[in-house]
Amino acid sequence: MNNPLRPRATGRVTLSDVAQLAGVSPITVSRALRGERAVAPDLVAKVRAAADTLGYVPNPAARALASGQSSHVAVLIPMLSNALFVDLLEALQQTLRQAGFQTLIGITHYDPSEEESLLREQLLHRPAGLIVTGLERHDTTRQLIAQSGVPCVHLMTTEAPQGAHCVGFSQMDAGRDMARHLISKGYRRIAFAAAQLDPRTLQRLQGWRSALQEAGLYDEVLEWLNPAPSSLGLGARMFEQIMGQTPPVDAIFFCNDDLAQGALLAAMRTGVAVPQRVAIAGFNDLTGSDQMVPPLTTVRTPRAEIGHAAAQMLIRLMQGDTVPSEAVNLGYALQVRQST
Amino acid sequence: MNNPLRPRATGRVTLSDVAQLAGVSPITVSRALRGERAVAPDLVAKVRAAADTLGYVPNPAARALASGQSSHVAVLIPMLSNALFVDLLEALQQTLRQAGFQTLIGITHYDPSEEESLLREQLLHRPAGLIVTGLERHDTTRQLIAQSGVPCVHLMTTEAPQGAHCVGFSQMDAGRDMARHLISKGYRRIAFAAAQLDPRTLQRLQGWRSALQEAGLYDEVLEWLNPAPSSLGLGARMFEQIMGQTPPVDAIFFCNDDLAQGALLAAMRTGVAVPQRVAIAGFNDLTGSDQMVPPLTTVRTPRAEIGHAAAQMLIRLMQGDTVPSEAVNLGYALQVRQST
DNA sequence: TCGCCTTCGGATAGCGCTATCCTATGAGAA
DNA sequence: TTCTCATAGGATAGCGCTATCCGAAGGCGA
Repeated sequence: MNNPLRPRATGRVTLSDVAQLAGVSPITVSRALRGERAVAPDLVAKVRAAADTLGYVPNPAARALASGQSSHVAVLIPMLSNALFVDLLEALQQTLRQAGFQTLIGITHYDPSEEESLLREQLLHRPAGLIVTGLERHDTTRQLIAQSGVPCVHLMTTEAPQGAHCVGFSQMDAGRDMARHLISKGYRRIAFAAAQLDPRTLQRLQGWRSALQEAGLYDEVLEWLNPAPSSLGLGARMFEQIMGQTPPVDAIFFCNDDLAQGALLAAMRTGVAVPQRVAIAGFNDLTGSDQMVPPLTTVRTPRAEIGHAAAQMLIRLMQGDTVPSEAVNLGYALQVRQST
Repeated sequence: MNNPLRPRATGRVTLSDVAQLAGVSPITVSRALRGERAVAPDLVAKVRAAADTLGYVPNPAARALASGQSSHVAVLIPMLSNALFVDLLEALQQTLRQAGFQTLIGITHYDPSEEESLLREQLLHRPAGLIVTGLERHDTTRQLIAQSGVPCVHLMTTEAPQGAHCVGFSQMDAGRDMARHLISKGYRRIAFAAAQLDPRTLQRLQGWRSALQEAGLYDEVLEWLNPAPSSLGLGARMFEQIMGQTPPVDAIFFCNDDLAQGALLAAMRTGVAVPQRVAIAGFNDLTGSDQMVPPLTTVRTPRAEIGHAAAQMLIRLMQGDTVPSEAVNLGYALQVRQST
């Protein structure tokens, strides 16, 4: 029995209370507040006023149960210890929150199986939207996303296959441009040093390779790929390894700034002059790269912009708008400092 | 009409499906799976088997609506650009996830008003639990927490008032111990440099003050407090300011490692010998502090342990266990390296 | 003027679960 | 034996919202 005079069991203001005060039916309140179907303007105003008077706030659980969709957006990112993803996440969260969505974060640790299990958990909660990093994942994960019907945006990539929504920049172009910069500075034996070896790293590797090949400088002994997680300490160790190589390299392009920062510190510790003896370049322009001695040449990547753009795109998808599925390319900028 | 033969409207397996297969009533399935009330062991087994056969997964929205409580835990932390909170968050999330809780993150940017508005939003979703950082907040925020009745654990502090649940360590003791270490090394004009000025920073300041006072070395001109956000760049600027002071200081205790790292880099840039000309100490033992030149003396704080312990405590509170509200003190460890 | 179609408010019926009350059963006390 | 009471399964009634169907009202062409 829905006796409208009965005090609410939970003590909270419900739709029915608003409806009663506004003198309309509950469904009209629902429609007026959501703007889901045409409601006469004067009724909308009356409903709004009643809702404000009572301090009505919708119950997300009830909404989710009735509509089969929550106000949650699941975000799957590799890790938070790379400042890159922190910036991305903050931007995402800020934009999504303004649109009334809650962000649920899953950290995959670069592990596709972990990603899939996180995704399964998240899908149980019927998120309204999904944001994932990159395009590379298990086939089963891809199928899960497709079958779920949940709108999905892919971050940090522009190489979109059929119908995927992507926001990012071309990792390959960025890798190639940094390599070209080093070549133009006169360096000839330019090493590429990477850790973590996620797909975006490998795309940068491709770019570096193509630039070196077109300049006739490519040599596979210049590739240093370490699957361990990226860190300052690893950067230092890789720097020492690479410097032990003969013939010596005259520049090192690290695939992430933390490696490059570690290398700069190791250079300082061991008395190697940068960039005279060896040039060092990084990627992402993380905090502190401008403070290093010497300041680090790197690639500034538009993390915050990518986060905002991806969130906005997802919001439109969740509203049911059709969004062209072309990749949104937000570019990057070479940040040349004194280390090269 | 709840015709049990009708295919489920949403295509999902529901409690009733399990109940039908197990030959019991839906409520028995609910109880058997939750263990909420005594159910005969053979029935529990039958229900479990039926649930497994059908691949049943509970609908969180329905559960939340019916029980008035979700499986979400809201976590409010100041920021993610400090690696400290990233470690904390990962530990929290890992432990909570294993217990079946989803983590909702709110970033307060050290702003009590922002914290309150985030909290209000989160409380609408009726989280099962709440984790907040520190104890200092608006009175209205404190009341919101108390009135909500949601179990709450406070991170990174041990100075618990009546009945609050805390996990952390004594910031004041840590500050005092680092100051004592510097004094024991023979430094006499020891500056304290802080940014952000959150309550935990100020507790460290208290500890530093008490150590200097007991050694007769305290002088208020040694306090450098900057409300700007902590960063490497700011550390470098503060270092240069402090080094311009006369009479000169012989040691600087920075309240966070990023400031100290920036100072070490600035020292290197300007040719100031560390620790000969000035000793530098930090706090938190963040990534890279061991890689600096010279390696940074700092305080290792048990972030991951605090995260796990806080999550476990909250889980027990959410299960309705009574947990002694004494603060859990996980200590810290002076990490003496070559910068002091 | 009639019929058809569009517009918009409402009644109804769930979404899938749990809180609550009720009842059958059997153990143990009087 | 009778009564009490603890135990455990079930029936019932929502939790607060939205999807869906219905129908009244009004516009408009023929």
